[in-house]
Amino acid sequence: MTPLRVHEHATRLPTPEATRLWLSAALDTIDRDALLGVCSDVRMASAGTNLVRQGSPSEALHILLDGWAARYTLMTDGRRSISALSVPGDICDLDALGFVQLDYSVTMLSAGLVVMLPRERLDTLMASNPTIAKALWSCALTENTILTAWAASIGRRSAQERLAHLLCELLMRLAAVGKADGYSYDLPLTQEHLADALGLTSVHVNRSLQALRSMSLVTVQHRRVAIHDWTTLCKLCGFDGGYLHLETIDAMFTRDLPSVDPQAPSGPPIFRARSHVSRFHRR
Amino acid sequence: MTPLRVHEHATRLPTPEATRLWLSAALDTIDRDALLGVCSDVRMASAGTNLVRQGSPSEALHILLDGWAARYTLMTDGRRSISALSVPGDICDLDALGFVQLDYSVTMLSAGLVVMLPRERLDTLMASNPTIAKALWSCALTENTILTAWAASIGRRSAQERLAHLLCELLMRLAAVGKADGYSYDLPLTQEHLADALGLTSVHVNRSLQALRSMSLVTVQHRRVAIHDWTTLCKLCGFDGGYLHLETIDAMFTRDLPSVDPQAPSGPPIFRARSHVSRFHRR
DNA sequence: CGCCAGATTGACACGGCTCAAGCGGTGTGG
DNA sequence: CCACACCGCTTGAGCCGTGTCAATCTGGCG
Repeated sequence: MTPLRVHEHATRLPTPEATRLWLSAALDTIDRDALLGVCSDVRMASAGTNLVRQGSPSEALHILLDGWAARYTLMTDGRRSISALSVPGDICDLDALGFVQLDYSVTMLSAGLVVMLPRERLDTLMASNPTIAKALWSCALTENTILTAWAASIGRRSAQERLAHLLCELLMRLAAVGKADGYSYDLPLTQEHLADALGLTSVHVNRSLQALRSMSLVTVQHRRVAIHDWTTLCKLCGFDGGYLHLETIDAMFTRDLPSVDPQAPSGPPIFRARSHVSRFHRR
Repeated sequence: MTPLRVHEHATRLPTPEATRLWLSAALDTIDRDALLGVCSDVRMASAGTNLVRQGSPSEALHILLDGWAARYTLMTDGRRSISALSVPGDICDLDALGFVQLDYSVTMLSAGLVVMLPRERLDTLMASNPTIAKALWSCALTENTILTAWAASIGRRSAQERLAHLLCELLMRLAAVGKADGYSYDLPLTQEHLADALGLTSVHVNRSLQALRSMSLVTVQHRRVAIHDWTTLCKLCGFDGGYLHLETIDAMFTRDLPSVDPQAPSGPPIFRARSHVSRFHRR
């Protein structure tokens, strides 16, 4: 990683418009400055750099200002599971706020810009600045929520549905930080990365991608995603972006991107029925 | 749910020994009293009661003092995914701290005791009491960590491994709150519940359970789990309880329960090799 | 031009799902 | 106290989605 002086990149630091970190929604200029005040460092990191290493102590949180990162766990026999993808504005390793040793690694998927916030300083800032504390809470809870959706997807959806769901989620998150280009965006993941994120093999990711393409729903090629039929894609996988808690920009989306309302589904679900669908809870 | 006066159950409220909520590790008597001070209610809930309903507004957090609860999401076509199991001491719906509407429901799996903490009051308490704020942070982060492991399990482990892993996790969590009986514990889940938690069908859960039993590793019968060979069970599924962050009682476990050290695996892993094991990240 | 990582394809195996029947407890009403 | 009903557990047979293995293709880069 190339260390840089903070001020050299001051102009590239997050602003509500350019890089909307989950945090920023609630932060005004004063709070934002306070947050920047505790940054120890801004670094340019190239693809493949490890920001955090599973099991090694870590003294600071990393916030992505630009580029992509992946949080992953290696199991003892070498299987890999990617538990989160970070896009600009995301905190890569929130757990570092409470734990010195993390049980995952974080690696850059593309070149990017990273700020580091030393745990200690952030801690004291949170104690004195309730707005920032709240913003961080909202990050933590949203992460939880995303993780929950992630697990549900892996556990209960078919390969195609999982892929579609991930592509939908990423579009919304990227649009929220101004990194989407209409219904298209850059996705610097190999099919193997996608496989590890979705609990599939890369071979099957490839085939599922082709299936989605043959339905004229999405094209994923040359590290770029183009969604051709958002509505159908959302229906196919039962996507509803509510869990992302992008309230502040929801208005924008309900205008631009047709959202699927889970409470009042329009027409019959197009999922194939499965017998292991659990009965609802009585009472 | 039967509403009760708080004081009627004062003696049954959490103490470090009896019911160790994730919180309690760090809390002294004063902080604990402060926390109890903001409780609005203690209720006896019977199995099947919904504490929280997906999509409905919720004004208070629920902490389980006794019994079991499950957090689950229903997908539009009726598939169900259980994203967390709560045991005594756990907060069932942490998200309620930040969001008014949750994207999951919480249901009691057994009869139990539940305390309710109104969001507002807890909010102000956290602002004034940093110890409690920290304790809640540690809850939130640990949840994240558990969710991550959950997803990795579903995505990358076989049915047997998943089951084994869950049973191991539950033993450690229950032991931490004094609800385990050596290597045995009560587990008020049907096989269908287990299936929804593990991303399987109940039929396959049944068969996997039999497989584990035939290896003399665990018996799960009549809502009771008995682990016969902890060491082998841990090795079978690559379980390492570090992610549960039960530091304070780890000492106890390293004495009683042989823990599997992931850094220095003893002997070759007994997993069947799989070709989709991802290459480690270079650099 | 040659190399290499990643994408693609094909043939095949298998884990886990589906469907369906039967079993055993337990609670309830006659 | 029995009969019935219901729920959850068990078992079997067959199928299909996804993994496995391995070869080939492609595009970017030195």
